[in-house]
Amino acid sequence: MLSVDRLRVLHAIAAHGSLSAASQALHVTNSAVSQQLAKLEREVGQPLVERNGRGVRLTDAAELLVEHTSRILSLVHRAEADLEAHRGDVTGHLRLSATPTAVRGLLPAALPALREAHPGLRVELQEEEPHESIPAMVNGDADLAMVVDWMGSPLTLPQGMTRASVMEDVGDIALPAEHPLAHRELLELDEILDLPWISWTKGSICDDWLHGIIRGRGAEPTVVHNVEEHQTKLALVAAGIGAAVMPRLGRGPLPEGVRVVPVQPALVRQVYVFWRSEASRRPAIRAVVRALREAAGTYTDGPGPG
Amino acid sequence: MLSVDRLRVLHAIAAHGSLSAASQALHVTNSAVSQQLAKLEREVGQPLVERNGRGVRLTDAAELLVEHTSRILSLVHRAEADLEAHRGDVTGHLRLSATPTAVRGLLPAALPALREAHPGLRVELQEEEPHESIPAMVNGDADLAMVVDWMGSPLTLPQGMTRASVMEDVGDIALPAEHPLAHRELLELDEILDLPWISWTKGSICDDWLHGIIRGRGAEPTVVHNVEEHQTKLALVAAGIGAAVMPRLGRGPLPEGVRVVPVQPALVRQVYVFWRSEASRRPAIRAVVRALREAAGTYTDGPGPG
DNA sequence: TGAGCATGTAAGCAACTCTAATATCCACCT
DNA sequence: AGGTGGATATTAGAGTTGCTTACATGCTCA
Repeated sequence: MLSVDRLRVLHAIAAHGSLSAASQALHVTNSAVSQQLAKLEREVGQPLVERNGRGVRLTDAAELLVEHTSRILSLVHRAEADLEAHRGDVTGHLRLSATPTAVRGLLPAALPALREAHPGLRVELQEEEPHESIPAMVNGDADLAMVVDWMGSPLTLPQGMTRASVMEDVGDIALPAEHPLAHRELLELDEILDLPWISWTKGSICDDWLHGIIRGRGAEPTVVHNVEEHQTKLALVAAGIGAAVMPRLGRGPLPEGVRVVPVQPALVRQVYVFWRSEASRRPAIRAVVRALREAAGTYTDGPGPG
Repeated sequence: MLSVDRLRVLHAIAAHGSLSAASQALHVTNSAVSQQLAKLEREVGQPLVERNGRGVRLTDAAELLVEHTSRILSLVHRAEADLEAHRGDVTGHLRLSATPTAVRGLLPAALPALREAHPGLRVELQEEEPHESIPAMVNGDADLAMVVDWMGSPLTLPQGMTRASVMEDVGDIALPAEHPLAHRELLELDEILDLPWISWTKGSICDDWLHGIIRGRGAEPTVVHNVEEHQTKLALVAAGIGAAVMPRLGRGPLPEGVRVVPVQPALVRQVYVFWRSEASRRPAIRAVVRALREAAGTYTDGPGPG
């Protein structure tokens, strides 16, 4: 009988494209992967990889096996989830990969509530950008990911993932207090296209999105700075250097000299979580999703833009 | 991640009803099974068996796991079969469980042909009655079984098996040469209901079937002897002690003083093979089935009742 | 209450799988 | 051409796992 452990190694090689990438994903040395692969080849009596330049290429037989292995591993995960669901109580260890603003905005409320309700559950948090969360989920390095989707630039999730919405977040415009628009109740998007912008890190999806919004209105954005931290952005705005988009979620107190004003049409982003579909019945997943939604509820029930 | 090897142990316990039966089926000591089970229980964090008198009873959680494990193991077998099919050549090791008359009638032709056509294939033959073949197939101790079904008393195969017909065999009536009916060309079934019968071993499906046929005509069979070997039956017939049903398949030469006469309606039995459905694509299975059918073809093309 | 059968435990041994170090291979660059 | 970096392959040895043997425990039936 084929060893499922060895099949898992082959599966990782296929998923990551090379022995060394697979060995990293499996947290073993390349030697271990190479040996397991060689043993599997001996067992099935046919070659599974061909050396191809500096790397390897899977043979047809290997592709066949990988396809079956996906189904097998999926069933094993399903069995684990069903078992946990049968047990019913929320315990164990769940690895959460979450985007920074969502961490700041929701987890200070959600984590203590979870700790209170389910003392047996250990949530391990990894703060990551969405483009890091997705491979982490694929590789099995995380069990649940919380990401944001700016309107108009949706993330595409890999197959076999299930998503659930947590909340809608809205971005307002942060302006220097002395700016003529800073004391308006509501701005029109077309009014602010020509402002000098302080954007997110270059190449981040948030930066791309800002460009997309403004170009969609037929203008070219003037980005004067690209920074990562919200507090840095606010400091630059306070210094009168430019305007910035400020999500309400996880915003924190505003420094002197900065005002935020809503804009119309609203700059909406979706905060949502996703997990491997096989894990849908895990009570731990359900509990964390519920806690995040509750935290989102108390958040949006609270003060509006300030 | 759950270990599939351990799940297999649990599956065997469920299939055989006790740790010790499982250990026999898996060809390990009961200690090994006990240890693997204990480890699995630790891994899943819930009890899987409850001591119940001298044996054990599976918990709900265990039943759940066993259900998933069946699917998982089935997929693994499927993967192996597909892999062999992809390779295409007929090699390896196939365990055939076959009913004695079929062995005698078909395998002397089929095995040399297989050996000729596929030198890489090793067929391991186990001569068994159908009621032994079925559990052997379920336990995975055999890969292919050849059995017979007397008309009117069909075997019921376990789920997940695929069957293929090999041939129809016909039973004639063996009579002492001096018997008044012995020189007829054809007998009517109703003419022979009252003969003294030499039947198969008491309780065998063949014996049951003989009773069924005669009772179905409203008579009560007179069984004067129950024997296992065909040659013994023929010797008793030659001694004038009674009549016997003699299948044509694997009949061999008749002793002096015995004549066989066909009967109408014919006493038909189906010879067929079955295998686990996951193995349907195994070239080895296909090759053996083909060889058996060819052997059956040359057989029925040959001399009729003699 | 003891015989018989079944599960559970402990110690030792064999097999397996990993790591570390090293060798080999190949594309790409100069 | 020759060197370099990125990748796979090979070896020996260490650590872990899982099996067996032997014995202990628990339960039912007579």
